[in-house]
Amino acid sequence: MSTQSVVTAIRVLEAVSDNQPAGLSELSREVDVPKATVLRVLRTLGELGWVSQSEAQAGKWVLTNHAFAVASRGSSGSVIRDAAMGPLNALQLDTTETVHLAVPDRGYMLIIERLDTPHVLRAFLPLGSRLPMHASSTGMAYLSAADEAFVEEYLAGPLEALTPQTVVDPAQLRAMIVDTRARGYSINEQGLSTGITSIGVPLLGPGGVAAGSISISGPSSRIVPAKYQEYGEAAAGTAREISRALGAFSSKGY
Amino acid sequence: MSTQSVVTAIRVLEAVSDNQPAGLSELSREVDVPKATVLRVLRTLGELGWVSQSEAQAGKWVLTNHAFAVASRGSSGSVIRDAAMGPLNALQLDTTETVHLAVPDRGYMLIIERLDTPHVLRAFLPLGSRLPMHASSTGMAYLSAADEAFVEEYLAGPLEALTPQTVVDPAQLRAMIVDTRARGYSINEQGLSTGITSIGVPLLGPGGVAAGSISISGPSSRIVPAKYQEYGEAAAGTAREISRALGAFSSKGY
DNA sequence: CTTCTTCGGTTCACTGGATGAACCAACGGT
DNA sequence: ACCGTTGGTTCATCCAGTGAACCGAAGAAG
Repeated sequence: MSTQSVVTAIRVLEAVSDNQPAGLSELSREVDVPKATVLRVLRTLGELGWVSQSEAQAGKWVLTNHAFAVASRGSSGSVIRDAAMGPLNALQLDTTETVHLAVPDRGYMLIIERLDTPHVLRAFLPLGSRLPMHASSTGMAYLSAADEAFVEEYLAGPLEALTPQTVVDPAQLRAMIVDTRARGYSINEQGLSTGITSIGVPLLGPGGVAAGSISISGPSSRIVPAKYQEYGEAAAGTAREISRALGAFSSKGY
Repeated sequence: MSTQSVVTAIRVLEAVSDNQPAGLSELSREVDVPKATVLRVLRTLGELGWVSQSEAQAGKWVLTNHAFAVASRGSSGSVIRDAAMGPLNALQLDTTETVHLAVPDRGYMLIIERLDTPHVLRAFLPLGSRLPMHASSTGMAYLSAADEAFVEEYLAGPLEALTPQTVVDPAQLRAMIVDTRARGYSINEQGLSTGITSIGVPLLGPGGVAAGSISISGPSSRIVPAKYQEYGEAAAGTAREISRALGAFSSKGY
């Protein structure tokens, strides 16, 4: 609409992020903007320290760590992260499975922290991954604590199926949310990725509003139904601890 | 120089990141650009999902998690982070002190990961902090593994003293780098922050080039000289493990 | 209550910065 | 030698970005 050069710049930045060592023509195609413009933007972003030419392959562009610095300094995730790391670490050691910390990002759950299991067979989600809410345990956990309006708006949008097991029916999802509330934790059986099961619990921030969620994930062969309750309760305890640190239960909400 | 609207946009973005809930006038002053322009940029960045109005305080702008998503997906830090988390976790448990993972960012060390000590008295550096290389153990460790040209260039620049104990004399720093190489780990006694001592070790990437560093930090009352060797060797072992995972020692460098 | 200042946000005429088609030279495959 | 690709450059056109001046509202000071 307006400031379209800024739009181009940001889109180029995101394109670089998504295609890592990205070539000029490649980016030009991706963003659908002439090479000349893309190159000029890249140079500008370069001067600002956000991108640079790859040392390994000349002509290829990569994100610098500076982008990470700016982003991590700002995002609301950092305060959650600080409150969560300790308890999360303990949870990982208790369960010996991979645990994730996720916060909402435009209808998706963004993985901002991950502690791995020592097992060789493990769930693997790179940091920065964005998961559809209806297809992840973190997402369903978040929805179970979010306000009704948000949930309805989300369910009204298009719901993609990532695996044959992904639930995309709004009515069914609503029922699952109710179950999650009653149970205290959400369960996702291969709805995100075949062979992976995970258990999620919401985190509450000041005033008790949903702020994010945590999850325990692993191969469906290890995370079997018989363990759901144990893991669910462990995660719920951890979440309560984190939420308290975030000020969810303080008297005035301040 | 060119694409100055992009420059403004990025500067506004960084200003928002630094001043967190930032007001319009405040940002306008900070970036030295008329309010109208700043507002237009903020709206554009808003449409792109990078910033949004704070819910708590109307009119105040904050970074969204989306920025974090883009940045963390891209930066070279992520591959290091993945390789480092496991060993780092073990190091934290062994030493019971706070451990940091840092990567270079324009002459500074950028803290991209932190695992806290359970102790109440602890070193505290928020994620995303940028530390001068000469004033931090991570920085000196990195310099000890960086190539000579980089070191000289860094030492030629202005070196700020953060505490009375900060070493800013290039000759002395050069000597400390040599010591670090011989010893295998760097030592920073209150050079970054009064009362904090830390031990650093460099990480090597493919081809054996310096890629980042790790450190053990804590109050100078706990991290006493008698512990230097123990901690230094523990950290060096961890670093070797991480460097190996990064492919530092693989035959061909590929 | 009246001032005075600051806030977030809006308006609009002007112009210089952004645009993109057309252009290189270089590389790799056939 | 041919072809298609790459990263990168040039430059005339024109519209998007700029910024001074403006507005109403909210505090603070008197």
